Amino acid sequence: MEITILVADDHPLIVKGMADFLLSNGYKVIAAETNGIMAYHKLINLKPQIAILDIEMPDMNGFQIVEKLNTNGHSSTIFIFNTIHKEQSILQRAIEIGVRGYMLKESTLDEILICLQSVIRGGTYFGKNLTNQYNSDHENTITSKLSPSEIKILRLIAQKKNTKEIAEMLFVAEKTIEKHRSNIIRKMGLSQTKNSLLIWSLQNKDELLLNKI
Amino acid sequence: MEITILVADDHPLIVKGMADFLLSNGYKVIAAETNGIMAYHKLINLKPQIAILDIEMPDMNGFQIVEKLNTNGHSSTIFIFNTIHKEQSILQRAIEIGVRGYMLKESTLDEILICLQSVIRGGTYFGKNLTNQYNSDHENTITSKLSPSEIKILRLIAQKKNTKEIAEMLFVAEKTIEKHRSNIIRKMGLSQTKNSLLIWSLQNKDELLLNKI
DNA sequence: CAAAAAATAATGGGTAACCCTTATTTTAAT
DNA sequence: ATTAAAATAAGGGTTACCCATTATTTTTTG
Repeated sequence: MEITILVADDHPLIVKGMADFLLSNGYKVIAAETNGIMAYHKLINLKPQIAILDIEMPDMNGFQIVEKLNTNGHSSTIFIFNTIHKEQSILQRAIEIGVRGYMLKESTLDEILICLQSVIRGGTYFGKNLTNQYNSDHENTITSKLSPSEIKILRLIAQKKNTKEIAEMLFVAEKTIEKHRSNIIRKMGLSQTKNSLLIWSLQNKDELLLNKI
Repeated sequence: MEITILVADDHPLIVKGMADFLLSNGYKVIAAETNGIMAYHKLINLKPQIAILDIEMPDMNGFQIVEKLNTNGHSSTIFIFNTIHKEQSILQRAIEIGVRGYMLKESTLDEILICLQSVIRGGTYFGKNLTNQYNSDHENTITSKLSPSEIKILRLIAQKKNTKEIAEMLFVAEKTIEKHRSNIIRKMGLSQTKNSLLIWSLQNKDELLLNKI
């Protein structure tokens, strides 16, 4: 029997490219969406065997779609992410919510087929190029070496809040936030220059804000 | 006679999607690359009538390719950019170096055909959704309201240099850089809070660094 | 329950990024 | 050649982000 697949990505060309490619390789593409909410509804109604999703999409992102379907309704769909994100911690979170395949948009067409074959056989596929680009230790430390409060503060810093604003939002003294900032800088091995924490948090913004914790 | 086209994008799926789409619409795709330098060499050797290029690519970006071909060798190829960048000033620079079409990756397949038809007829196509998302005044001011020195300094700020480092690099006093920073903040209407200039320069990094000036 | 870890907070000090104003020199434009 | 604009620089001031140390309270964990 043919394998049914849903494809979703906010770039129409990728949706079409993927759909055509899958069709020419014997898969049955039953839906192709460029919007998160539309993809979500089609997933509920059509129950495809596989869904290949982008992470960033209008209205609803890939994480939200998978989380909602894997917790409430017990979806039987196998989820694969197709994304530009190489960060180890984003892959990590994808694995945690039950995503079975993870491909980079820069990956070759062969890799798409290898990934599909692997998940269909009941396995997983979490592409290469992920631990290469950045060192995996560095990426892991954000979630592993920091305490919950530190991560909460870090996310606010990434949203351009200053110490005073963060203190007001969390109902604690500014000195407390200052201490946390200092601890984060020490734990992460950042330089002692001004704004190193701000710059670093903005660079790791995707990773910090896509991760829940 | 069939129109010859070269397609280049660092995401293989987009290259394939675009090539297939163009072929099925009667165009002749004579090259499809995922690397800037490869695209550049094929453009010289194959001289396609049209080139559809991504901006960000490994080894050589879209701007570099078009500039090199439009200045040195007198290329007869019509250039179209297919990019994620909505910034008015990036479109502006593309127009200045002779790019005849500009599409966003989120644009529909219809738009691709409309763009092609327009440039083939000798016209231009600079898609919608560009002045919508951000207000165009705001985007224009970066290059129009700032002096050459101010822009030079702004680009160094976007590269995380502090006042002292910039002063040393430009062989001027720190006070001079401070004055320029202050002028930039005033001209751009930024807030008087600490680091507003750093944050703003990082947010507009693509625009600042892709533009030469 | 005791020990470890985390969160809270203060005292005190350094530096960089901002503010303002004034002023000279250099460069561009009419 | 004269104005206008830009680049240069300095003095003086505020605040946010950093440092280090110490210490109490709360939470977690064995």
